[in-house]
Amino acid sequence: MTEHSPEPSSEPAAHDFLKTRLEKLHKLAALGIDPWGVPFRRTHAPGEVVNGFAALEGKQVTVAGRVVAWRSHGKTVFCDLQDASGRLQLYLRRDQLGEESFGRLDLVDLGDHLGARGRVFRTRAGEVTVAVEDWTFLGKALRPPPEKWHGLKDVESRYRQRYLDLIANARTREILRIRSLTIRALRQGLDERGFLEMETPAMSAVVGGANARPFVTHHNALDCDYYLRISLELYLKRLVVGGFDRVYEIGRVFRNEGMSSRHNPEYTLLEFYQAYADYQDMMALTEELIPEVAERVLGTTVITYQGASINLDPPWRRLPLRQAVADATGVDFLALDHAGVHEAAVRLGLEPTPGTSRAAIIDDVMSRFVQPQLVQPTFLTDYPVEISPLARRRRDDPSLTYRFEAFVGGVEVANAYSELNDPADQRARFLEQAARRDQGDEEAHMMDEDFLTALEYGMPPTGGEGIGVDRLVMLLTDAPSIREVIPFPLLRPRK
RNA sequence: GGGCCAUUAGCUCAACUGGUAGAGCAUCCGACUCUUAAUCGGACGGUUCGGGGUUCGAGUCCCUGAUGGCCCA
Repeated sequence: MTEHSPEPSSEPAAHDFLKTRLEKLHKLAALGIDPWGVPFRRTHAPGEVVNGFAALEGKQVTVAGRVVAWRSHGKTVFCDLQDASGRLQLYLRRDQLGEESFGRLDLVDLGDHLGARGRVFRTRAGEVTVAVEDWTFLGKALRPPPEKWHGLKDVESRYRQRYLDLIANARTREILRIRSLTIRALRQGLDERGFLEMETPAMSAVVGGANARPFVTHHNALDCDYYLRISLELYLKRLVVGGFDRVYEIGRVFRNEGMSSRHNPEYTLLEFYQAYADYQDMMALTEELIPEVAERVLGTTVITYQGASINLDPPWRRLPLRQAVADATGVDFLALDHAGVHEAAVRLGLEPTPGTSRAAIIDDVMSRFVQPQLVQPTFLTDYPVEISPLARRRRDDPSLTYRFEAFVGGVEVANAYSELNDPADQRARFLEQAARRDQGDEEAHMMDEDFLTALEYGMPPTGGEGIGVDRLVMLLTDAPSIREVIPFPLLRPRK
């Protein structure tokens, strides 16, 4: 057993703390005690004992957890066990445990996992506590946990060694818990509305559905390059063509682009598609679903994000993109031609690179001057067709589309449209994108012949939407950075 | 990709204009039968992120590299 024990692998010449902990490990072996634990059945998690005290007082419980605090008083010891459910105090007395069992406590270190059986009571100070009658090792810690009071603050360590962050910081535990509940609530909301969850390829020879550079990988047996998906859209719409009239997927997408407090190269996207619906229906669904999720996860539809109080209740504000940009800048960009747009953007202090399209510049202006002001939930509608190659054209103005983006707390959380189901128009849009690719725009869409073929078999009018799950979690947890809500955000490898 | 900032003991942080690297927690030894950031006494612990330079002398100044954070593109 012990010869399989992890030796101080990465560390130079075992630190003192490592050495003394290894010595304790060897002492345990000499006593015939397995420091890695025996089959153990707990009756309660630490938090359950604390929360269920009224019913448990005076009763026997068997608990387990990590030792996170140790207060020794000679012939008694108080120690705190912690797991994700909470923290529970143990009270260990020599006269209760006996000489031998109490003596073995010398071999316990902060960070160890212990199991204990005893009676639940409340101390004079009011702390719910288990008076231990018997205890056992469940897993030795060879390294010390982070500092008990200040915790682990170093941002890099928190991300690289998230397990330490989780041990030390309750806030991190709470954020990741809310992330899980959020995904569950989204799934629940869509399931209840008759959507079917589907799984589409994460690797394929052609990717699309977004303006982004994909990651490339290689399949050896087929000797063929594949891309990692950048969205879920084109496959989900194929499923709609196939007759599934309400589908969704919650999945990881990968975008080979810059990183920021709002962008991680891999992130979680929810997309859903509803046949015989349009973007208006998607708006209605969004302003219903998001508050519903908040209610399920947080118990309220009023949240605080970065100091601002935000009411998620419907109806959300609706505003054409054109008007929003004009209000914010005093310039009616949509009335200008390419040169005029460029000139106006420059006057506002932007520096559009020469190849940038008219609509892309306007989108830029929007991100810079409009988006930060969209704190209360807002739908910006009617996006230009050039930056919406998969959206249906407006009948009253073919240069615009039936599309919206939803913003909350200045963060873009959703993007939706009435889906383009005219294969000829779709082909024209792809060709236009292909021309941009030829001009060196690596983020332009790829021609997807099979998707066009699918449309040629007939897709019903469909409303579709994507929601950035990580950004939604940011809002619900008041997290300033996407890295806070991703368990293991991408970092440069440590050499 | 550019600018700014950070990197000191296991963790959290100090160290004035360049002059002997410190504290708290953790660890180890000792005391203590209701403590809870337990307390009290003692001890151990450093490649000051790496490399180069200036200087009698560098954690501190200069150059360079690494990693991270924030802002910008």
